[in-house]
Amino acid sequence: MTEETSLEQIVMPLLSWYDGHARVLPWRENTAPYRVWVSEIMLQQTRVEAVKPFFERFMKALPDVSALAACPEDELLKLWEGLGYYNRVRNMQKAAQVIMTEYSGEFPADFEKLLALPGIGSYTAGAISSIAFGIPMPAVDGNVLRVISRVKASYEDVLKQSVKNAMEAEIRELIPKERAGDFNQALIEIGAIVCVPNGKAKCEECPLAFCCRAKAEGIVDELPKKKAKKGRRIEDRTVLILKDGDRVAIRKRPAKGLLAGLYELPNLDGNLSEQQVLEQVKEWGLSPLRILPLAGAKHIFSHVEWHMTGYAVSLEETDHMEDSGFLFIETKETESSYPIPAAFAAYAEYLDIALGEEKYRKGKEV
DNA sequence: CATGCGTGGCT
DNA sequence: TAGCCAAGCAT
Repeated sequence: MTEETSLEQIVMPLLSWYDGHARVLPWRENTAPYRVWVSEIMLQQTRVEAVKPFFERFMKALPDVSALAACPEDELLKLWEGLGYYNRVRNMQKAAQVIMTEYSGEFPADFEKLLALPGIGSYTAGAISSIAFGIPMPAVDGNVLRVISRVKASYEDVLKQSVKNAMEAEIRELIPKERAGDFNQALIEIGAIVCVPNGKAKCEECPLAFCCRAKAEGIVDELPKKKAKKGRRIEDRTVLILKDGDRVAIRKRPAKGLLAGLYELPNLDGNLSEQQVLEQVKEWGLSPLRILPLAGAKHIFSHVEWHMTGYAVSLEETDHMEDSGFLFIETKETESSYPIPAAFAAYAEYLDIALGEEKYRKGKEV
């Protein structure tokens, strides 16, 4: 049986390294709880470079908890459009409303109270607690799991909750009372820029190399161990650009499930033929004039893959088009004001397609 | 504990 | 190209 690595020895080297290597990031300008919170939610499962522009724009539009709590849903989702995992921002607004009503608009400086807010789990509660309030609680994310697994040469599956719980308990005992936030961020930072995955760890510049068992044993690239994910299911869909002059049909998605509350182009289950599409359009009470098949497209979500086929259909203008259940919106307004997920990007390209005008001669008469 | 929930960059 | 993955949380 091999000995347990004492993690005590990583604390001082880690802090010293962080003092000289912490990246300059927009959300590190100051550690106001609201800023820490917004950045931590955005960073969940999302790359730092992707977050930067979203963070700046979000803070400008909604500078405090009060503004977030009161923001109309469509505006809120528009600010998040392109970041993905949209429940993050919906939960964030719910939490903002709780903070307004239960805590007079001030973040509670209390790990358990933070943990109880919608969208805040143990990692985020630890991050806000330590970074914004100096509370010595751990913030164990994927970076930390990787770094510590390597230092300890542990082959335990880091995706298991039990393994994460054990690591949180272990790290909790290490946190220096005076620098809780810096310690947590240093551990994350090491994982983000030195102890990186995919066979590219920069051990030669790592302040923990002196005590890293994975490095000593030459197994850095084997860790952390993660159980293989399940494959994605494939769904065939048919996406439609339904055009009435300069307006295009969109609709709001249901409040729960995939892309909840966002707007979408009309779309149907299966890869349908022109005839099937025309029948469906008529069933919606609309009158198709011309139809044009569009290039196929694929969109990959985390757990499902859409294999799409598309058609542009021009419609005769009638006075009961809204009976179809769709909104008919000017294409310019569609792009500026309605949150439409990236899944539809390949077909949103065709929003301004002209089918009805003679000069284009596009599409088949129906 | 397993699964649902986005997106875009990199290999 | 297809797969992997990046500062998780809710159910």
